[in-house]
Amino acid sequence: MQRAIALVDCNNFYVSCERLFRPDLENRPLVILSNNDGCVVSRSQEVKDLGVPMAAPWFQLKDMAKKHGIIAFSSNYTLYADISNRVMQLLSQFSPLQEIYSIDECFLELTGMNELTRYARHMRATLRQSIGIPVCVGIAASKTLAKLANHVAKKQPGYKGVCNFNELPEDRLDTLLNKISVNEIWGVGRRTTLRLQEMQITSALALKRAPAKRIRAEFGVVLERTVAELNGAACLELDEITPPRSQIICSRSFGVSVSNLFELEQAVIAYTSRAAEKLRSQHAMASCIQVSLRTNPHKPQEPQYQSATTVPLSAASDDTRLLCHAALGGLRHIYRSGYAYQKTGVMLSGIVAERPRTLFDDVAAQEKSGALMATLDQINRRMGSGTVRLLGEGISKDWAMKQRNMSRRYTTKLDELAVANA
DNA sequence: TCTGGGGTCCTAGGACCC
DNA sequence: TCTGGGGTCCTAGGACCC
Repeated sequence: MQRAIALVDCNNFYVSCERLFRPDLENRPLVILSNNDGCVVSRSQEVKDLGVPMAAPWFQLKDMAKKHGIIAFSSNYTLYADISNRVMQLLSQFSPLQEIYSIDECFLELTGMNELTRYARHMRATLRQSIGIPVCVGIAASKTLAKLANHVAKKQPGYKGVCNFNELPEDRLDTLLNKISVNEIWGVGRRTTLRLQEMQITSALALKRAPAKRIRAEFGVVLERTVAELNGAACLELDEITPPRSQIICSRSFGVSVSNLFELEQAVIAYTSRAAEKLRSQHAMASCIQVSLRTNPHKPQEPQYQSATTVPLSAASDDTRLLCHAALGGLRHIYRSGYAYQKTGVMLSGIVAERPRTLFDDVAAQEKSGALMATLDQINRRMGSGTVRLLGEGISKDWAMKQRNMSRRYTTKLDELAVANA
């Protein structure tokens, strides 16, 4: 039986989320910016048509934005995460097996089902009607091909948002693959594209036909698998449950550069608190915490410095206070005065499901810590993130991110609900 | 003025062991 | 003169993804 895997991908996801609550922005050029309003991370079709590339720095686009009336929003991840959950929940009803691959896309196992193209159209229409988010669907015999089918569904209006490679005869599929540049393939990035081009492999079809052994020798097992997948052999299985993270990162650029240790300490405490919260949400403990620090590499005229250090904990823990203590020790170790820092971050690693018991455990203290952290998380979940936090984070937070154009959290905050005017 | 944040996987090389 | 062959574990760095 032929394998059938669908890749469902939301169109311009963040832009579509904003438009749900601002229908007046339909058909208008709209971008969503990264943290600190730095780069463009989501573009409406109108903006793509103007030639604005992904990840373009916003400050370079100001003139163009004025000329064409481009509207910019700061990113509102609370809103996007909530809409994403609704989309994924609805899509899960269309297949016994779903892998949520990212905030805006998922794979669905459809092997053995009939009339897949029609089924996918129905799926698309249901999402549009009940949530309002537009999606495209690609169907094929492997994940890599499903990604390409989705690409075709997005780029070629003739397919009306659904492209099923499995129903195309081999020669028509190859004609399509011949027109797709090799860098559009999942797993082929900038560096690999350049090296493939030197070998005259420039299209998806050329890579499909490349000798697997040679690809293996030149590029390694990952790209060899890609070649097999392009030939319709599914090497990558669907992962239904997301495995617990093996590392948890929280790092952010500052709104303004920071030189003094005191403010860096505030940021490190804030990021460690956030990382510890994520850690507890997956019921895990960390045995190491890494702290990193760097100046702004985009300002080469200023003195540059970057460093990182990993601090092992005496025992794995999920206690914000212990993790902060370790992180601050690391920060003081790598901190040098006289630099304008742009970014700091923490990374939790050595993540284990439960702390191994030792002879020296202070069980009472552990239970107390667990109860305190559980209460903290509960309050912050109910009353909003950051309601209760360590004082060391600081109150004024002069270093915090810039988010000038943030939309409201329409779906998760009572006082930010959409208002209907009679 | 102004350039994201959070992940994964693979590989190479060093240290160490028998 | 001559200097093994594997295996494991760890880390750093590269490449890629969204």
